[in-house]
Amino acid sequence: MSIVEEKKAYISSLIKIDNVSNIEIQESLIPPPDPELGDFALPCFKFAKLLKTSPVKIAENIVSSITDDHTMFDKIVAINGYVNFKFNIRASANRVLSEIVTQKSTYANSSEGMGRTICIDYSSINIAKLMHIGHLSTTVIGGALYRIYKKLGYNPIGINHLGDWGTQFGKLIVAFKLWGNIEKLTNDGVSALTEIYVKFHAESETKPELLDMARAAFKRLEDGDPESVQLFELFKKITLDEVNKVYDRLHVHFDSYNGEAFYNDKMDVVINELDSLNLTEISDGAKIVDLSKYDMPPCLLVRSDGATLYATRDLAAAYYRKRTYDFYKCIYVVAYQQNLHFKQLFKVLELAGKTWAKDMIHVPFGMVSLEEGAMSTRRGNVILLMDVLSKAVEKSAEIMTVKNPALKDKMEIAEKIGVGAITFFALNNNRIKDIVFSYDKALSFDGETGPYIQYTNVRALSILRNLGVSDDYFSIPFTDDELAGLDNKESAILLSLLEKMPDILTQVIEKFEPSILSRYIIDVAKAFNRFYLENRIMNAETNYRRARATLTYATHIILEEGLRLLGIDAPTEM
RNA sequence: GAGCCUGUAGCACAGUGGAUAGGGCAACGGCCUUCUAAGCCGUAGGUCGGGGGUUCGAAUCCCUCCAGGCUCGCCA
Repeated sequence: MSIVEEKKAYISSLIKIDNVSNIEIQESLIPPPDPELGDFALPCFKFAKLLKTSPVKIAENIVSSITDDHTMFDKIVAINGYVNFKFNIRASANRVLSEIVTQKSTYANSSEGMGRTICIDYSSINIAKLMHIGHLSTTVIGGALYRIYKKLGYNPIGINHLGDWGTQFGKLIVAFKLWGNIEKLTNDGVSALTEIYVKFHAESETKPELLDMARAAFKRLEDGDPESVQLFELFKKITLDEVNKVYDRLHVHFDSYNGEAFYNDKMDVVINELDSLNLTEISDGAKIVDLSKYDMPPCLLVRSDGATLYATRDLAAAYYRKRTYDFYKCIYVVAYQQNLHFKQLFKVLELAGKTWAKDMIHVPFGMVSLEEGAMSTRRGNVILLMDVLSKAVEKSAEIMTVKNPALKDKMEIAEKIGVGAITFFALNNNRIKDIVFSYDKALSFDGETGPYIQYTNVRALSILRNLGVSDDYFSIPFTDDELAGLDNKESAILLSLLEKMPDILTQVIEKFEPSILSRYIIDVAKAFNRFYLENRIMNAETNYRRARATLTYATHIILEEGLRLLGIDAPTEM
């Protein structure tokens, strides 16, 4: 049980309302609009009808009925039908600070996920294409969920479901044989592939026979022709080498790169099973699962020309993942354009009698477009992820030259700040919102941004460095005399935020929404900056110094761990 | 046409039943001889898309209309 949950349970244990359960009271507790009012409030309006008493009177009765000795509370007061509970900061400070300072980065760890495997399908890039800003959301959302699941004791499996199948690879093979060469491919990587791919499309406008050649080439690849397979493997290796550089910079990790090609020989068994369950039928020459009963268009499994489709491979992948990992949940971090696809997919699994269909979850996110419209590789208006990262790093290096010219290892720090700014930019809003990408917004380092959090952490670290104390300096409990150093509004707000970390992580997992964490660490950073401005720490009165330094240390731990979970490095200087 | 999503300050967003709707950017005015000013404080800015309903109480729930986005059988 987290500290916040314990506090709620304690409050509810003090209150007795006829015909109202303790659980109901706990769930009714809300944060008051102003922290000065208290930590928790109980609105009494909903009990009025039941008790045939006015809310104001009920609140007053609750307050007078509480026989607590008030060691835990500063005050319990009834105001306008609310009962406000304000915990004594001296009582909770020792508790929170000691948990954080002793557990350090393992604070808010949990074992709730023990023995539970979570498959997370994210990023899922196409072979022979470079990553652009459209890939940013899925990659960093998936990465954040992966780390948070791990922190909560789950066993996450990161899956990059590669787009490595389809006639486009026939086109690439033909194009490469006509215009490509190994040296250029080795030197230029994926952009050399893009170049010949674009050329193929241009040429095929006037020479339609190229398309027949591409189909034939893809057929040879399917049939396992050694030369074709070798070329394809080369394209794949070049693509992965290049995207892995981006993944390293973003700190995302995959346990499996099994993509479409991997499931090529695993679809027949699925189709046969659906056939034998009488779920399939032939419609216009294609094999479908009719879903009209569920107000959905049919799920297409086999095209009229015998080729399989996206849904077929996803079904095979779902079967394979359940068999291989026996997942507790299988999560797809895929753009909302595919809402219907996943709804159909999960329904087909349910119809096939898979009880685990309910554990399949689509986590959709919004589109990225440019100010001039939708991105299109063919029209050439794409913004490559590598370029965005490079520009961000460049800008943070420039800022450092002005603000902190004496800094050593400038480029190393600039990498952490620049990439962190981009990651935070992608994680800070509710994932369902569309994003119109602009360099101006992505490269903003002021206000609620990644660099702001990093900067706040650097401030805290700087104080701790200047103090020059060892770990046992932060030993707890503090005496009342020392805790008086935290007897101010800024400390109280900061402390109450720090104890919320475990509950925040639970919310992120419940809603598959990393922005809850990013907004939380913004709040922590903001609260620390106020505390820092209003209260001397190093030069505090001697009896105040240790408690304030410990609060600073605890804040640093939360900020650094919060950033790590989001996939953002925390530099020690900037 | 149908289904889903979005609509909150000039801009981009938090807030999904509770007290006076909040932070950021931009604007304006302050704060560096003391712990890193990528910071802090203040001012200004709101018919929470419109209308109706439910409720002691609605940005939040229901209905309806409007605007934008996505999707709707052989792409993924």
